Amino acid sequence: MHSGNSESNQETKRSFIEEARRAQIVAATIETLAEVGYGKASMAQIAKRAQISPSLIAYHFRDKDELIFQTLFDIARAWEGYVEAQVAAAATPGEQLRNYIVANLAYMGTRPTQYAALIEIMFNARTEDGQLLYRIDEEDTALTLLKKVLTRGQEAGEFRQFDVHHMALAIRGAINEFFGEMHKPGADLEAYTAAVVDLFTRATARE
Amino acid sequence: MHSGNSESNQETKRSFIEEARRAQIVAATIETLAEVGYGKASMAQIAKRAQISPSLIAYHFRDKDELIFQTLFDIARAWEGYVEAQVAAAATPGEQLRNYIVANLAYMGTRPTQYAALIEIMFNARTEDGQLLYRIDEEDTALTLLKKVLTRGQEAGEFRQFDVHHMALAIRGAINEFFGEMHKPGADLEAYTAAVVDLFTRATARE
Amino acid sequence: MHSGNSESNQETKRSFIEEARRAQIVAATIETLAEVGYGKASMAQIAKRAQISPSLIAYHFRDKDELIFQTLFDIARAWEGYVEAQVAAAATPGEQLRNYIVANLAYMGTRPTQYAALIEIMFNARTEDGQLLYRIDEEDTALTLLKKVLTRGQEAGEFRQFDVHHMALAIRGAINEFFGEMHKPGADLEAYTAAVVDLFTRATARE
Amino acid sequence: MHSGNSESNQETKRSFIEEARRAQIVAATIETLAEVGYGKASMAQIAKRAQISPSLIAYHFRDKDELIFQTLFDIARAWEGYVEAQVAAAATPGEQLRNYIVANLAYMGTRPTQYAALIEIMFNARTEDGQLLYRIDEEDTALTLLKKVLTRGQEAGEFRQFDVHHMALAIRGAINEFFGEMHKPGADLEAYTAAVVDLFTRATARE
DNA sequence: TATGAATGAGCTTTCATTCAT
DNA sequence: AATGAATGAAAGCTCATTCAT
Repeated sequence: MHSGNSESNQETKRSFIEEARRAQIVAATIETLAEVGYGKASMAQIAKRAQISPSLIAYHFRDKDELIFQTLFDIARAWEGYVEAQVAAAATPGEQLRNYIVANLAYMGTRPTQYAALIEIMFNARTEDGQLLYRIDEEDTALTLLKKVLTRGQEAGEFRQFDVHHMALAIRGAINEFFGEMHKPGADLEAYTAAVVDLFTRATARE
Repeated sequence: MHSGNSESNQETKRSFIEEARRAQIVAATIETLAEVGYGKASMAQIAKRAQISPSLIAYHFRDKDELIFQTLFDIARAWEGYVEAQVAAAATPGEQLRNYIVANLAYMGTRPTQYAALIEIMFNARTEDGQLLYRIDEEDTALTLLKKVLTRGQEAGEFRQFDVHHMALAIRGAINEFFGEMHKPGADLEAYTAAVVDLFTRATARE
Repeated sequence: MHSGNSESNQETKRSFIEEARRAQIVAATIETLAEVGYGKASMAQIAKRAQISPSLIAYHFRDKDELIFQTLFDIARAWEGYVEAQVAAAATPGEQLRNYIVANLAYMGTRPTQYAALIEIMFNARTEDGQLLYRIDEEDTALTLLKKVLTRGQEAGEFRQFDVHHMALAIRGAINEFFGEMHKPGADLEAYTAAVVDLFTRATARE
Repeated sequence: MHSGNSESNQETKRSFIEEARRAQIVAATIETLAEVGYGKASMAQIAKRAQISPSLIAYHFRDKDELIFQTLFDIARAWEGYVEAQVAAAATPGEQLRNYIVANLAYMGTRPTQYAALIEIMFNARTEDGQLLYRIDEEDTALTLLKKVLTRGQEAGEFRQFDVHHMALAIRGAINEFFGEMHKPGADLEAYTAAVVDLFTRATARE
């Protein structure tokens, strides 16, 4: 993976048609990743789903790394936008925590394809030095947001004292774990959401 | 992936030297998976790490699928063996839950290479019909064990009433989430372990 | 071997340049088969003779089976076209039989490379279930044509009564047998042609 | 293929057990060739059918070429022995010709596996300089025998004058052609034998 | 802007053969 | 006499990428 951010590094403004093509290709990439997995998501497969020639991808993206990175970036932005809006709609930290969990799981249930593509990239794409993305020492926006909610709750005296970073990780883990479960017969997203909300409400409650 | 279990399907007894080679190759596979990831873990890469010829792998394993499956099998068996022993050493459900969490995170900290290889296989290997392993509708031994502990705790009146399956998933998620974190500077396994134990002790406590 | 007919199965029209390349590759395949035999006629060998990269063959043909089938198809079509024209040029069944034999042997003498390639494919290529091509229960065009000539000769009273299928097989056998002979020093195509024509003229003559 | 004759070139007498093993391996080779064809008749496949280790073949035969040559030699010798005996049993050249045809086709019908193996070797095995076996300028015993019969028939005034070599080739071609036919449903070996005998009786008859 | 043509690197797998036991 | 262990070469095939049009 190249390290640059495709938004900040771009040298020239992109035309409307160029942006449209890029978006189309990113959409096809998401679809392909979810369908066949990272290992078999070849340029040819992506191009087939976008109904374009493989070399058109090469024309719009420097290389496969840039395409993958752009895809990751687009998915993450949309995701975070949704979650942030839901959290912002709540008044108290307790309600914000609830909304955070609900929003994440709802989004997972609504956009399983995007989530699957995200997983594929996170667990496979590597930086040039072989470093996996999920191991990079940079906190994603969504975790930062969650930590803010927890800190605010503690400051407001609504939550007990606990290590905010660790609690945030545990919440995220509980949310993410449901992705594998979701595809199994009998899985119940709403019940799981309720269970997780209840669980962390108890775990964060003032004693 | 072939569906067979390498233990039950084997047609002939394997010689001592054969078993030693297989173990060596599996070890090299784990190392390779952790180092370069599933996509680049080619026979050639594995052979290089084992310091043997690539065709010797073909000699000892029918195909790459068998090698990957054997690797998964070996990792899972060792893992489960350790966790089960730790849980069995505890008396009450509460202590068993604590030991389960502690054992899992301790093992993760002690054998990060094995854990990384496990992740690589789980998130990339697919059955012949393209199904991902972690989505297969079969519960792994470790989750089953955790659910037993939780159920016993409820029956003993030590835990409150909650959906056992969902609570188990959340616990597993909280544990697994630490794997990415672990590699970042400043990560504190013991503190996270304590936090998770505390968290789920509160979440499962009788009201 | 795939079962499909490369003419009828093609999904898209092929460009001029594509057709030219395919023809070039088929020509190189014929050359290679004649020179080194089916077993050693690898993609690399064929590519070397076509002076292109081996992967260009993969670009123009789905797999080796398609290439071999196309080669067989092209050879057979050219062959049959020539023989049919020569037979059609004769008036009586007797002359048609003579022309059939003459045309076949003349073609063999003129295009020994194509004939050799045909032999290599017929005696080596197999369908997916392992069936050899020359054992498949389908009569080739050339044998059907010969049987028509013989039947017409009997109906016209020019030939005696005999089993048409068996007589046709014997004629074909006599023709084909010369291929091995042809390469030996002292072989005389014209004399053999005359001998075979004479032989079967006598064998089919009204008593 | 090495050029030497394994009988004349042998450096040491072979023990009884050695001969038995060689015969067993040759038998397995015939079976394998008939079943899977020359291209897939690997040492491993042959060894599997002989129920021995592949390296035992290497122990008894210098290399694959020697094995193939020995197999060809054994098949040819058995074949020729049978045909010669049948021809010797006839009194007149006419009866000898009939017996030659009958014996060949009968043997083909009785030992289709041996015949298939013979075909596989003849059309695939090559000398070191790439020369195909059936193109080598050496007449096989069976053709020589046939030519003797024909010559004797002409000398005895029983056959008309014709080119003996060419007539012999035509007869052989007619016989060999039936091998492909034989495997098709409805094939009638006896009827074909009668047809060929009749055909060449007429073709060789004094005018 | 878009594509088809072309390539080299790398993949898994098969194979004849060698060697120590 | 017989075998299992091991290897290098070569096979067919996939892929990201480049280039001329």
